[in-house]
Amino acid sequence: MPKDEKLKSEIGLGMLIGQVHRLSTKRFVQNSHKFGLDISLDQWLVLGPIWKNEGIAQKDIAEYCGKDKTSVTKIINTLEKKNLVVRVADQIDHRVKRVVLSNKGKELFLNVLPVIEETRDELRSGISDKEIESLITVLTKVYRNLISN
Amino acid sequence: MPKDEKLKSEIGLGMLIGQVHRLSTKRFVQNSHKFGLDISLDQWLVLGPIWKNEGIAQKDIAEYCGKDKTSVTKIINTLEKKNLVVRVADQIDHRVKRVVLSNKGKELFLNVLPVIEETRDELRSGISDKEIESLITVLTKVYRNLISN
DNA sequence: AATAATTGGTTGCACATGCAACTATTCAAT
DNA sequence: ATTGAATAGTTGCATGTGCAACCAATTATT
Repeated sequence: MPKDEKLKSEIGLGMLIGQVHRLSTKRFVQNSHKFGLDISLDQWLVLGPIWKNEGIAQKDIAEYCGKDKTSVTKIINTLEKKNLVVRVADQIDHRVKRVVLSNKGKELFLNVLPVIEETRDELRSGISDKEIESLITVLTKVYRNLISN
Repeated sequence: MPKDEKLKSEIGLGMLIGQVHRLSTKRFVQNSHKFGLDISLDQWLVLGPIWKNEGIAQKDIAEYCGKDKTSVTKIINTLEKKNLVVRVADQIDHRVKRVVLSNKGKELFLNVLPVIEETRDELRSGISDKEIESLITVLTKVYRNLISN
C-alpha cells in the first residue's frame, strides 16, 4: 500500500518524472499560499526573465524559459490581468511586444523568493549535494536527447 | 545561443524536470503518430492498469498511475469517446465503476508497445544504465519528499 | 518596386491538471 | 433504525500545453 513501493516496482522513468513534476509545482503553489501569495510556478518562470531583462520580447521569454510561444502569450495574458506586467509595443519593429514589470510585479517577485527557497529545501531534504548534482547531470543528458528533435 | 548552455547556467532543478517532462510527453505523441497511432502519454498511463487488471475501479486506477481522481474521470471520458474502454457499474457497490478494455483498446495497447520502446531508447541514448539507475534513485528520493505532504 | 518568404504574436481546439463543491451510495455509532 | 461520517465519482472553474491556422509587419528575391 505504500505509494513508493508501487511506484518503484512497476513504473518507468517517464512516469517518475511526471510525478515529481506535478507534485513539485503543486507544492510550490501550496507554499506560495502559506506565504499569503497567489502565483503559479509557470507564472513565476515567466516573470523571471522579465525581471532580469526589463522590456524583453515575448519570443525571448519563450526561449529563456523553454516554453512554447503560445504558452507564453497566454501566461502573459493572465499576468497582465493580475496587473503584474504590461505589454509595450516596440516602436521600431511593430511585430514585437516588450514586456515590463509593474511595481506590483516587482514587489511580488521579491516576495516569492522565500517561497522558492522553501520549496527547494523541501525537495532536496535528506539528499546530498553530490546526489543532486548527479541528478542534474543525467537529467541534462536526457534533456539534450530530447531537444535534438 | 545553444539552449542547453542557457539552461545549465541559470536554471534550477525544478525547471529542468519540467522541461524533460514536457519534451518527453511530446516526443511520445510524435512517435505514436509515426506508428500511425493516436494516443497521448496520459491516456496510455491510464490504459496500463486497466490492461493489467480488467475491471479495475477508477479509484484504483488513480492510485496506480498517481493521478488525481478527477483527472482519471476525464481521461476515461475521452478513452470512452474513442471506444477504447467501457465503464461498468459494480453490481454490489453501486458507487464504484469498473473499467474494461474494448477489443479496440486491447489492440491499441499492443500496438503502442513499440512506441514506448522507441521513446525510451531515445530518452536514454548515450546514457549508461548506471547513470539511469542513479537518476531513478535520486528522483525517487525527491518523490518521497513530495508525497509526505 | 512588387512579390515571396520569414518572423512575432494571437486565437481556437483538444487535452491534462488541481481544487472545491456536489451527488449518491455505503458504512459506523449510537 | 436513524443520524452522521466516509467513499466513489462527476462537474465547473481556472490554469497550462501543443498544434495548426492565422494576421500583420519585416526582410529577401528578383
